[in-house]
Amino acid sequence: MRKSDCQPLFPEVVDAVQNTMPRDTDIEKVTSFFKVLGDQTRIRILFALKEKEMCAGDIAVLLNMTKSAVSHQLAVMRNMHQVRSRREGKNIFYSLDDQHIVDIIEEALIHMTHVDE
Amino acid sequence: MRKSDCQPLFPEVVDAVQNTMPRDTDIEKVTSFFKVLGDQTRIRILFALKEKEMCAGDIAVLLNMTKSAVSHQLAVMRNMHQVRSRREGKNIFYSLDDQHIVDIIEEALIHMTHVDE
DNA sequence: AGAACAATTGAAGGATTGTTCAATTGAGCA
DNA sequence: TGCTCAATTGAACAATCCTTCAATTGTTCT
Repeated sequence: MRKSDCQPLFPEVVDAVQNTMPRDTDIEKVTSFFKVLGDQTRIRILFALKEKEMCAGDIAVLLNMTKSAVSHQLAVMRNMHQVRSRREGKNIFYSLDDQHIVDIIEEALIHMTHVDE
Repeated sequence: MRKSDCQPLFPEVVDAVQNTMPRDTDIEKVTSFFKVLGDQTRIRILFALKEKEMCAGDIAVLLNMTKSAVSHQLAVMRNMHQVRSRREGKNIFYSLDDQHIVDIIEEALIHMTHVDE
């Protein structure tokens, strides 16, 4: 079946909604933002950094993972500006890049525990 | 290299953070919630339903996708209680299950456009 | 009952993703 | 310089995910 050669049932609805849709670039931004949050390892890291700045090795100990796996995910989050890094000698300390992230996660937590099911 | 036989650099930090970490079940809930939001098709659907309730076929027209693809994603979002459905004759109308979702997405949008880069 | 239509469902295929392993970078110190 | 340690990086593999295709369900109408 082709994508959508069929007629809409409510063309006026489709039209009205069409005009309110955000720009593609904004959709992409939001999507990739949430994609980063959709992973247990990364969410755990954010919960940790919400409390204290930490270096990669200690995060690995905390989560019982390899330094490599943690480092890969930290890179992903740094690209998304969710996390920032600061070198101090041999150690690199990570912290939240923006407190706003925590608010979003907290809201989601509230939402989920509220739905409960 | 094994998971984490190496000593933490700051055991007191690891310990302190350890005690603040949410329960595994909560982590899973939040993660799977965000995972659903981390897809362009699903985000587009949410933006659409934020405006008006729509039936699956019209969503397909709006997004220029097959009904099947849209239906699969709607099922995912229904399982996550982000979307609810209501049958009326041959049509099934979808709407947001919880206005809260929109708040979270809007916050993310603000965050992203603020970061900008 | 049978045709037409909206929508769902399951299986399959290709693309994306997260972890592992090995090698490398960068900093401190003997 | 050479050694050690923290951390990053790239390649590879397994697992997960999204769309497509074909078949099916559920409803209305004749």
